[in-house]
Amino acid sequence: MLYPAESRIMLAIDCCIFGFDGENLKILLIKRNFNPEKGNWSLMGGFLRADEDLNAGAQRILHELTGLNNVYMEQLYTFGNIDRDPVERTVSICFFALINIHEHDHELAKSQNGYWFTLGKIPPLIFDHETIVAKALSQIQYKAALHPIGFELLPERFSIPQLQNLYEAIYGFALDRRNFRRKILSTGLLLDTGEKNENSSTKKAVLYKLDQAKYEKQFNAFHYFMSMK
Amino acid sequence: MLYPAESRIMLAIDCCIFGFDGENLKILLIKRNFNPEKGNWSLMGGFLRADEDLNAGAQRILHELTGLNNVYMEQLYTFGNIDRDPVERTVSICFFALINIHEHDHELAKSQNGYWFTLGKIPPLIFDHETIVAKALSQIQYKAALHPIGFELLPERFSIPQLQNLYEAIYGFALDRRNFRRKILSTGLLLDTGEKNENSSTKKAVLYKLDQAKYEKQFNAFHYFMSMK
DNA sequence: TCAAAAGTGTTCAAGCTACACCCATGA
DNA sequence: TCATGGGTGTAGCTTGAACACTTTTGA
Repeated sequence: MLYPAESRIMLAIDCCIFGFDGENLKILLIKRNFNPEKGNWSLMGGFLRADEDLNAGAQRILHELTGLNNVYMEQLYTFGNIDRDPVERTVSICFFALINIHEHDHELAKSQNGYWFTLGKIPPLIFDHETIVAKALSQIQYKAALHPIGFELLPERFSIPQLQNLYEAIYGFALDRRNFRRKILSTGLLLDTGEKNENSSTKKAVLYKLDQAKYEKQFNAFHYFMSMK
Repeated sequence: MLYPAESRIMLAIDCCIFGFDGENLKILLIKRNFNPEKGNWSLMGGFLRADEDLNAGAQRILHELTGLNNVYMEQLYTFGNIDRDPVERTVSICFFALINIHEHDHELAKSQNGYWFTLGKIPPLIFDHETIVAKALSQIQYKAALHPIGFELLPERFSIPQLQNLYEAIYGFALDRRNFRRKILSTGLLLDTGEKNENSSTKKAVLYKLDQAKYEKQFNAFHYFMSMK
């Protein structure tokens, strides 16, 4: 038994891949060397295969461009307006990924025509991809305000000023150093590695790493309206 | 030009429809009188039509069961594991809707075999629908903790104790009356109608209504980690 | 020794928690 | 007049916001 045929629709997966270079929040886009819209910029994407789950498809597409596996990735939203793809109706299940920008396979990305763009300096994109990017950014801003996802964009060992730069890049405004530090340390998620950031040419900042156990346990913890017990 | 055929997949839309009867949070399920899984319980759903946007499809499906239009509804998540539907691979774009349980078309719901179940007393559901319901509930708990969505489940005029009952039903534990009232009133979202709840057989509670302008303006306002300017 | 970034403490205001008594209503 | 649920105020504590000076480092 099968369902009636008329409802079968093209299913795409698109990925908003974010990275942080220490100063700006960036997104990885590709210049298409294939049709449709050859020569124009788009998110990395592809069609869902018949034999793969949604997350597997998203990880595959991310891997094809970055060489990375086991990356932080979340389903963002499904876009499906009837005319969003002029070739044929295509519903796109969109994900966003947070990667350590220094760890991905630069050669691979280059071979796929992948380039990093700073948010706010993004070229025109095909289809509704600008809408998707806007939604992804707003989701990251939302989620990072409540949950410790920022660490996914940093190296394993990082300083508190690095983390603060990241937050400032995500939200686009400056934060108070003393309050930021107190807030972050009060979560208890950071472990002092005893090492210092040797790259600095001024005072070297202490490097921390995530307390993985606490991170996983506390990840979803959080409440606000709720604390009115 | 069209895309290659192999990626066309069945696309369903499923709706978690929530209501509140004054005491319990409830969900509207249907006893299927059609195949597959005839005689078993499921969410209300249907296939996406070639000529409708996703939201339109969701509103159509909601309308078919409740007779309602212009209901609060959000895209929840897209479920697409390859074996989630034994008939044929089907990706389901899921929505949740919050309705005023007293306003829907009871006859229509009945004619579609729709019945309300209290959360926690839900029968076994087909496919992965139990997962979907769990995700929807968790999303409502999450969102209601941060944004004023609870009002969507109440009549236009409602008392603060009614609202408190709703919150207690959503989270499953009791709240302090005085603190709850102060918190809710401090949002400035409520307007005193001057009327009282005539249904009560004890002291009649004052009825409020939403300040629509403020509601729309403040809906997305909210921050937590963020308030560390 | 200077410039640049890291690190540290305190004070004030606002908001949250906990908690007990009186009021209105209908039976 | 009693039982039920609605309505109110305060004190203590926690948390967030604002803010300035000292330390480390390499040029």
